[in-house]
Order: sequence, then C-alpha cells, then structure tokens
Amino acid sequence: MQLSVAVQALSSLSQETRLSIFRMLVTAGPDGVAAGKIAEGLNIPSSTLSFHLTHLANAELIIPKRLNRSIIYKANYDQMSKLLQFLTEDCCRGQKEICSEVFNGLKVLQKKNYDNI
Amino acid sequence: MQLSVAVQALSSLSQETRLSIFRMLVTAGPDGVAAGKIAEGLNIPSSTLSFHLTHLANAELIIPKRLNRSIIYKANYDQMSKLLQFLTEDCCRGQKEICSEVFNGLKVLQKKNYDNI
DNA sequence: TTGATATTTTTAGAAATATAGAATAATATA
DNA sequence: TATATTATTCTATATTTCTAAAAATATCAA
Repeated sequence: MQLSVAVQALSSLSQETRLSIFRMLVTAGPDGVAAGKIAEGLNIPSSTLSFHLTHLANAELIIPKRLNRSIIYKANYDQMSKLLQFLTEDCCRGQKEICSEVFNGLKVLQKKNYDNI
Repeated sequence: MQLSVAVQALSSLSQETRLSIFRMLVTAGPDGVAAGKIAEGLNIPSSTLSFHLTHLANAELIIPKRLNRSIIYKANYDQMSKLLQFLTEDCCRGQKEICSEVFNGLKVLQKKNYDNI
C-alpha cells in the first residue's frame, strides 16, 4: 500500500460518522447493511449519509452493491487488512527494541482473539 | 480507547506530511529526532512543521522533550499500539467468519516480524 | 404509466484545516 | 550582555471538508 492510499483510508476513518459507519459494517459482516438501515441506525439524513458512504467507498474501505431498491454496503476486509499491515510494517522495520511495545500489544490481542477463532 | 480519541489519532495520521513525520520518528526509534532535523529531512518551513508537530503531539502520537536548544520528538509507541488494538478489536468482535481475512493478514505479519524479535 | 420507495447528486453556506511569513520566546555562547 | 541558534506562536490567506435541503435518478409494484 502506498503512502497516499494509506492517507486516503486514514482520512476516511478519521471522522466520527464514517468511523461509526465502518464499525457497523464490520460488525454486520459479509451480509452488509442497506444505506437506509445505516441512516436509521445512526440517525442522520440520507444525503449526509450518502456523502460519507461515497467517501468510504472511494477509499475502498466499503463496497456497495445494489439489491432491488436498496444499496447494500459491506466492509472491505481486504483493504482494512492492508491498512493494518501498512501501519504495522511502517512501525517496525526489523528493529526489535523500537517497536516491541507495539508488537507486544498486538500479540496479546492476537492471542485473545485467536481463542475464539 | 474511545471513539473520539481514535478519530483524533486517525485524523492526525491522515495527512501526508504528518504521516511522513510519524514514520520518520517510528523509524528513528527511542532517540527521537530534533524538529530542525525533521524540517530538513522533509524540506518544509519550520512554522508549517511546528503546526503538524503540535497536531501529532495533541493526539499523543509523538512526545516532545527539550534538549538544550533543540526539541526532540519521539514516537509514542504506546499510543500507536492502542490505536492498532482499537482498530483490530473493532474489526472482529469474536465472529470468526467475518474478520478472518483481516486476522490472517495480521497473523502472517506477526509471524514475519516475530522471526526478528 | 403512475406512484411509492430508496438512494444519490447537486448545491451553497458554514466550519475546520493547511500554509508560510513575521514576530516572539527560550537557550547557548562569546 | 549582545548575538546566534532553534523552535514556537501569531496572523492572514487559501483550501478542503461537512452538512443537509432540494432536485434528480433508479427500481419496483399496481
């Protein structure tokens, strides 16, 4: 992932409404959520929502798909993964002393989550 | 980490100059880099740099410390770790099917980095 | 084809952010 | 103390982003 792409993704996630939308979609899983349901859940006007959905979709963090009259949005887990990898790779360039804190934190988190997986 | 704190951190990283500064400091490690050296390395005016350094410091992603006439900035690995944990936790709430892509990506990355650690 | 539903696009004003020159502050040294 | 060095704060301007009403578009059902 290039710096400019990472900036675009981080920029998209750096707004409360959009981060909330993204969390909702991540939680919802592969089935996604219709735009109308998102608007309802977050209680925002449809045009405001659409602005943020477009923003997230441009950053390829979410993927739209029309289903009848609705448009279903899903989290793009692949892009999410690449962003996390970019941030982590950027953090530790093979210099163990420097980033051990960060990696220790992630290790715990991995372990915790892997118990359910 | 609270949503608003995560937004502030993501917001701070979502700008090319600031992400570049942060990467430089992460790479530099615990010794940090003086403001002047950062300005030199990125070739930006000192007042512009100072604006961005303040932004990153407010988000607690970097930590300033005066050393004689210079101010040395260091990456705050603890905050970085918390942000990564927040993003990862938010991604997978114990539902394995949903976030396996993300976790597989991180697992590979973990393994790769753990070889050096 | 008419009407209802779901969503986006357009638009414009308000708010937030970025840039960089000039002035200011803190520190060090002769 | 006077001067140089390092960096920040102040300021004005330019740019970007956010919000939401209004209009437009797409789909479906009767």
